[in-house]
Order: sequence, then C-alpha cells, then structure tokens
Amino acid sequence: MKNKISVHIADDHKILIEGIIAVINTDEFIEVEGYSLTGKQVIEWIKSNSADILILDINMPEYDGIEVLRYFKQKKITQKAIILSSYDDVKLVQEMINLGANGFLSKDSAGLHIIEAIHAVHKGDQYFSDAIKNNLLKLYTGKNVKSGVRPESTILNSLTPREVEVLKLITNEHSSTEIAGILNISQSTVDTYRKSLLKKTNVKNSIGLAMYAVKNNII
Amino acid sequence: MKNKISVHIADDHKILIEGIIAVINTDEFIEVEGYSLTGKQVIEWIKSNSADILILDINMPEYDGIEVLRYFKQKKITQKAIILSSYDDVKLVQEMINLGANGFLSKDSAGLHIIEAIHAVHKGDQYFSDAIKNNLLKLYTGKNVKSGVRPESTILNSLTPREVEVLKLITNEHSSTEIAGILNISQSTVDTYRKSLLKKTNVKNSIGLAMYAVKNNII
DNA sequence: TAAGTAATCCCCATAAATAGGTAGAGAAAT
DNA sequence: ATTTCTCTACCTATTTATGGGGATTACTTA
Repeated sequence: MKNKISVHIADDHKILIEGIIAVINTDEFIEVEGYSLTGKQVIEWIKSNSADILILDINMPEYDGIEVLRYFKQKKITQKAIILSSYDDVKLVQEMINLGANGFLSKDSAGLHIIEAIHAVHKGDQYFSDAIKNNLLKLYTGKNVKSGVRPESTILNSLTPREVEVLKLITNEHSSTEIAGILNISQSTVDTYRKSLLKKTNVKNSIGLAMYAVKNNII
Repeated sequence: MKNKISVHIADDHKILIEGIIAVINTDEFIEVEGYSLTGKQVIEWIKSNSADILILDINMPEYDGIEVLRYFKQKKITQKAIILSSYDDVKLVQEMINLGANGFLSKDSAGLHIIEAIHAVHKGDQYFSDAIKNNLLKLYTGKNVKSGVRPESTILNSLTPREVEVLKLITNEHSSTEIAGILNISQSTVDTYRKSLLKKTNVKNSIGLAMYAVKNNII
C-alpha cells in the first residue's frame, strides 16, 4: 500500500476546517495530519513537524498567512503551501507566489477543487482556482482589469516601518494631530508621511490608504 | 418515525457550505434541504420554499444577510434564521436580532455548535455562540468592552438605501464633490449623508465609514 | 567618500471634511 | 389625518487633508 498525502490546515474558522476535513476524507489518498487556528500555531507546528501540504488561510489572527510564508522563507523551510483566500486580489497572489506558495484557492471554489489542488501541488505543479487565473491573465495582458486592481502599482511599494506605523494609525481613524501626539513627532512630519504613503500606494486619499491597509493585512 | 429538521444554508463560500453539510449529516434528526450562494438566491428560494431553519451568512454578494432579513421582515416572512458571522460585532448582532434572527454563530465555533444551535432554535429558543454572549454581556454591563465595539451605539443603525450608495462611493475614494456629480445631487446633500452616516455608524471619520463598509461587506 | 535612504521638520495655499443648525416635498405607515 | 421616514438642500464656521515645494541629521552602502 502507498503512503497517503498528509495535509495540515490553518484557518481561524473552525467550521471551515471541519468542512475541509470532511471533504478531504472523501479522497482515499489524502489524510489530515492536524490543524492550526492561528499563524502562531502554524509557526510552532512547523518547528517540529511538517506535512506534504499546508493549506493556509490568509486572514488569521497572530501572524497572518503572508507572515507565515515570510517566516518559512526566512528560515528556509520548504513546506509546500496552498493559499486559501476570500478575495482574489492579484497583488496578494503575486506576493504569495514570490514567498513560495504553490497554489492559490478561492474560498468560493468547491471542495472538489481542494482535492485537485492537493494532488497537483503534491506532484510538483502549481494550482490556481479559475477566478484567480483569469485575474492574473487580465493583469498580464493589461486589459479589462477589474476595479480595485491597479496595474500601475505592480511594483512592490515597500513602506518604511515608520510609514506603516502612521498608516496603521490612519486606518484606526486617527487624525494627523492625534498621530503626531501618539508618535511624539510634529504634525508636519505626519503630513510628510501621508504624502509619501499616498504616492507609494498610489491611492487617492486617506480612505484609499485604509483600504490598502486592509487589503494588505496591515490592519 | 419523526420528521427531520430541514435546513437551508446560505453562504458565498462553497467550501464552507460543504463543511456544514458534512457536520449536519452527523446528526440523524437534521437534514439539509438545499443551499444558496448569494442573498439574491435566498430571496428567490424563499418565494417558493422554506425550511425549518435558514443558516445565513452575513457576508454575501448580491444582498447580504442583513438585507435578506430586512426583506423577510418587510414581506412578513417568518423564516427562522441562524446568522453565521466572521466577527462578533455586537452592533451587528443587535441589528440582526431586531430584524428577527433567532440565533447567532461565530465562524470560530466548532461544528458541534451548529447542531446545538439548530436544535435550540427549532425548539423556539434563541442561540448565541459564547464569544457573542460575552460581548453582549459586556455591552449591557458596560465594562471591559473590547476595542472595536462601541457601546454607545446600541440604537439600531439601519442605513437607508441612499446612505448605502453614498457610503459605497466614499469607500471607493470619491470626494463629496464627485459623489454629488455621480448621484446628481447637490454637495450639501452629500454632506448631509456624511453626517447621518457618521452618526448612525458611530465612527469618527470617513475612514471609519470605509472600515464599517468593509466589515459589513457593503464594499 | 559620495550616494542613498529614513526620519524629522518647515513654508504656503487650496481642497475637503466635520459640526451645528434648519427646512421642505413626498411616501409610507398608523 | 397626522406622524414618521427619506431624500433633498442650504447657512456658518472650524478643523483636517492634500499638494507643491525645501531642508537637516544620521545611518548605511556602493
């Protein structure tokens, strides 16, 4: 008899985990090795374990999926991972691919696709759910890009630590005066950060910044 | 032999639906009657069907859970409903209760709780998952309310259709001038909407509005 | 050492948002 | 028939945000 493909699942919603387990159990060649409810748990788990495939949700408390992949990359851990995501944000997908993700599944997809994805990635292929494939195509061909995706900003806009701090405070509904008080810097400085944030993220106003923060899980 | 409790599931994530079905199938007294992937489908479904219990996700495209309940209330449809939600926002819970929801489940809860909830609601009781119960308690006792929950706003904040339109445009980075142009109304009117939105959602500024929109999937 | 980059601060000016009102027309509900 | 709700619009005033510069210090890297 052959070995089963072992899978570890990371998602903060237990119901979803149970669902995925139920789906996976319908395939005789795959078995669930365990699960994590937070990114922190994944990082703890990887220290002494591994699975053939890690199914990784992006939105998790205590280190999200991106941070988990970043950790893997930094520690040179070659754990195969399939990303589970609620929205098909192309920018995110690209970032995840760069961080070494092997597959990308939208939560919209049927359970069957998880099984397909697991088999594909196990064989060494990449797997993308249809919606994401289409979005990537549109991005590369440059046409018909749906709203919310800004092709001009394909370039990584790495924000400086201080900029991220300011961005977080903006997203938490603080005014520049308040931010200046909190960070103990002058209002002018905060204004300067606002300007560079607007330029780097290529959005129109503070609301765009907040949405950028949400999308990129800077929260 | 007795009749089984019939359940209809509404959620835009098929994987989650499959998971819930798998969980429910472990209980011999409950059966899944069908499912919907959008609020629109639920509204179509209710026109010629019903189930003992509707399991309703808040975040859905084409009419979210709130709008579905609002529709039920308006049409005086007495469909029992258990709300499924990703976050335990007390404000939301209260709104849903006022709209006639019979139970409230966090997606964090285990599958077992769905079954408990279904049985409880079927008997005529209300059901709340623990996290939500705690939050409601804190709200009523007024202490130790976690950030993000604003106790002052106990009052129902159902937004009017026009307010939602404005909110969407705000969230899409439009200024008041632009919104006035798009909706063909005066800027003053847009300002009025901004004021009532701020009051109803009880947030501090436009960024709070955008975050509210994101949380409530008004997008 | 020269070139960057990050963090800090300032000027000036305009555009936009917030806060406090008031108020009318029409629809819907009681 | 009267109240309530929604959409519409205006006034006044203040506070924030945006857009265009320029500039210093300190640290790192080619």
